[in-house]
Parts: sequence; C-alpha cells; structure tokens
Amino acid sequence: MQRTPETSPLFQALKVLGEPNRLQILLHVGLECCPVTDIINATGLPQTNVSFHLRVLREGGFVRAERRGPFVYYCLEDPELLHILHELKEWLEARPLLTAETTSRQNPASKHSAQNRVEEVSS
Amino acid sequence: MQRTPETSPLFQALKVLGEPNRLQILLHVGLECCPVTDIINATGLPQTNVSFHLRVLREGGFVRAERRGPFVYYCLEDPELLHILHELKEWLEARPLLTAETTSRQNPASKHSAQNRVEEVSS
DNA sequence: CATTCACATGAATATTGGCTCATGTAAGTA
DNA sequence: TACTTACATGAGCCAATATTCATGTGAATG
Repeated sequence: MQRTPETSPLFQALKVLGEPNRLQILLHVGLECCPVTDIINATGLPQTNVSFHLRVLREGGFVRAERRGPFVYYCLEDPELLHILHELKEWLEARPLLTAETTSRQNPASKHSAQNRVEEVSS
Repeated sequence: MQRTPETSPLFQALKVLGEPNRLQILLHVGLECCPVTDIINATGLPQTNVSFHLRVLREGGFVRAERRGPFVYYCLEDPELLHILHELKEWLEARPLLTAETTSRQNPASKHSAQNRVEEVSS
C-alpha cells in the first residue's frame, strides 16, 4: 500500500538491528540459546524492556523462543546472521578510522576544517 | 566515557543504516558517484532532508563528497559495503518468510495462534 | 555584479519509537 | 490452592531523531 520501497526485508531488518540494546541482546544470545533472565543479568536492562526487544527480534525472524520448564530460552533462527554481522564489523574496523576531529559536530575548531569542506576535483 | 558498548563501530554503523531514507540514499549512490540533485529526484525527498542524511552518511564514513563545478557529487567510500548489504539481503530473502499471520500484531485471529505461543521443548 | 542554481546548516517543529507502568499468564513448589 | 518465579503485553509517557523552515555560501552565467 506504500509507494516507498522501505517495507522490503532489507529495510525492515536494518531498522531492527539499528537499535543498540536490541543488537546487544541479539549478540548476547549468540550461538547458544539462553533464558531471558540471562539476558537481563548480562545487559542490566529491566525485564520488561528486554521482553519488548525480544518480541521485535522474534517478529523480525531473528530469534525463536523455546520454553524449557519455567524458563523461556531464546535462540538465533540462523547463526549465519552472525557471520554477516562479523563481516560488517571487520569491514568497519579495517577502514581508515574517523578521528574525533572529523566526526565531532560540537568541536568548534573543526567546524570549518578541511575535513568537512567539499574536496575539489578536476573535472 | 560510556559504560555501554554501544559506541562501537558496529552499533554506530547499524544506527546509521537503520534509517530507511538514509539507506535508500546510500543504495542510490551505489557504485557511481552522483550529484545531490540526482538523489533528490530519485527519492522525491526534499533537498534539505537529503542534505541532512548525506551529512550523517558522511560523518559515518559511508560516503564522500566531491565538488565538480557547481555540483557536489557523492560517492561510496568503499563499494565493499554493497557486497555486505547484498549478502544480508540474500540471507533475508532466502530464509523461510514470515507471513502476515505470524507477524501481524493487530490481527485478532493470530493473537493467540500457535506461531506466537512459546514452543514446547523436551528438556 | 546581480542573479540563478546547487547545496549546506542552525533552529524549530513533528513524529517515530524506545521505555516504563500496571497487569496478566504459565510453570513450578510448598 | 496459595504463592513464587519467569516472562509477556497493552497503554501511555517521553526523549531521540527525522523533517521542515529560514537562511547562508559557493560556483557559474549574463
């Protein structure tokens, strides 16, 4: 119903992964399933908040829930996702890093630095 | 200064890519540099909004700006990023797709469907 | 050098979406 | 069956952030 292409899986997925606490939870689940309490302890986030993010991850198809007795274990739907995230991480760390000088917005000294000015190019 | 690990490159990058209009802009730049006007026409977004997102993409190290005469061309810093995004897209499309039944929140019929209930597992 | 085009930017506004509160359900236990 | 533990969920609040507005700057053109 939307004319925007932003409902495609890629856009949806990156919106889900773009939330830091959610990514943290996802990465903590990692290769071995773990109960919610585990995530709560590891992240320090309140239970209700963890549950909220777990639902988004579930509905995004990233994790699956399994009840084991009184506990609900969460597992990655597909460990392959970790590889892709790892690739992205490697790529990010490999590239020439952005210093505080070039990225800071509130650094007065860098406001009109050469870094932020548009580079001249011979056409 | 933060005790959260969310300032790491991976978290930062996914926050940037998690914004649909921003991702759309990034993907439109693609392999060949293009001027801002090009992006404006392709996306239908207002100029000032495109400029805003381009700054975020710049400061995230995803694109670089080059002035060519009156135009400012934007280029990918590293085309390898497209490969990674493509891999993610492939993975998303390859996995068993989530139907509206299993994902919809406002579908009354699915509120207590087996899909959303926690699966029993023999411990 | 006035004007137009191409784009950037700071401030104000609007909206998305994350967080919390209150509450509910399921499983185990005494 | 009362109680505790483990977790889910809907609604409302609120802050982060996307969008817009007004304006400024650089380059070409007449």
